Amino acid sequence: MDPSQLLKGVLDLAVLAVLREEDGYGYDVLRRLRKAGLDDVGDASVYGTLRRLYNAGLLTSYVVASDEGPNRKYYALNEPGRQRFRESTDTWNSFARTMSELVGETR
Amino acid sequence: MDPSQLLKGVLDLAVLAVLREEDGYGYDVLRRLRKAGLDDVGDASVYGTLRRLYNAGLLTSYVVASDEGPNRKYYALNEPGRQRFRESTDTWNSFARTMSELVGETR
DNA sequence: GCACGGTACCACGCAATGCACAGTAGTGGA
DNA sequence: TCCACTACTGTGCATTGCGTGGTACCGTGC
Repeated sequence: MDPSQLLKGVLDLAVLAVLREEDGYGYDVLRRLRKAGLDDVGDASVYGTLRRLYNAGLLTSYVVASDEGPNRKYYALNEPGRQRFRESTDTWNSFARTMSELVGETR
Repeated sequence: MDPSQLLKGVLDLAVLAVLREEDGYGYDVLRRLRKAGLDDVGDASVYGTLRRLYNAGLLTSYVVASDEGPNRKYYALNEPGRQRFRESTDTWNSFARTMSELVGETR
């Protein structure tokens, strides 16, 4: 099974999850996701997802200068974003439970 | 979150899971998946997935006449299919655990 | 000074896949 | 006769993750 397909529709949730605790910029979100275990996430996927969530009105954004490189575009969850996070988490948990039962959970 | 996107790459596993226990034909697999909790699976998705798995050499197929309607095309797991099921299950479990930790498991 | 690697972001186009929709066809009941 | 249910197929679309390449800034080592 190609792990990249598993991310479909879940990367949104993953990004919201890491932003939920602390604002972050693209490159940072990428690192945090990989550290969390999503080793194969592509950078373009993360930037794309951030833009998508921003355009959907779930994130706010502000630019901060850095002395270690180019400017950083920070993203932060707003209220709709937090709500979406809660909803998506519920959807995910329910879906994951269904799938685990289907394949026969052996935990 | 659109639940349909969650199925991406997982429908294969779900179909393998229901066929693992008993051979089935498309319409039947569809009903079994919906009964298992995947309420929104489209019929075309299931037929398409069955064809894809068959073309990938993971399923065998045979036709059986029915007295309640048209002929039924049964599918069955073969050895590669069973192996794929085991691999995909591992991938899924690992992925699901990672995601659950990310969103903060509240079980 | 300059090449190089790490940081940071973006645009373009592709590929996979679930789905809607339409079509074909058999069976049986109102 | 019409309709609902069963059963399968084909076409085309939308979403979305990713590969690739490009821009640009910074510090280090030569």
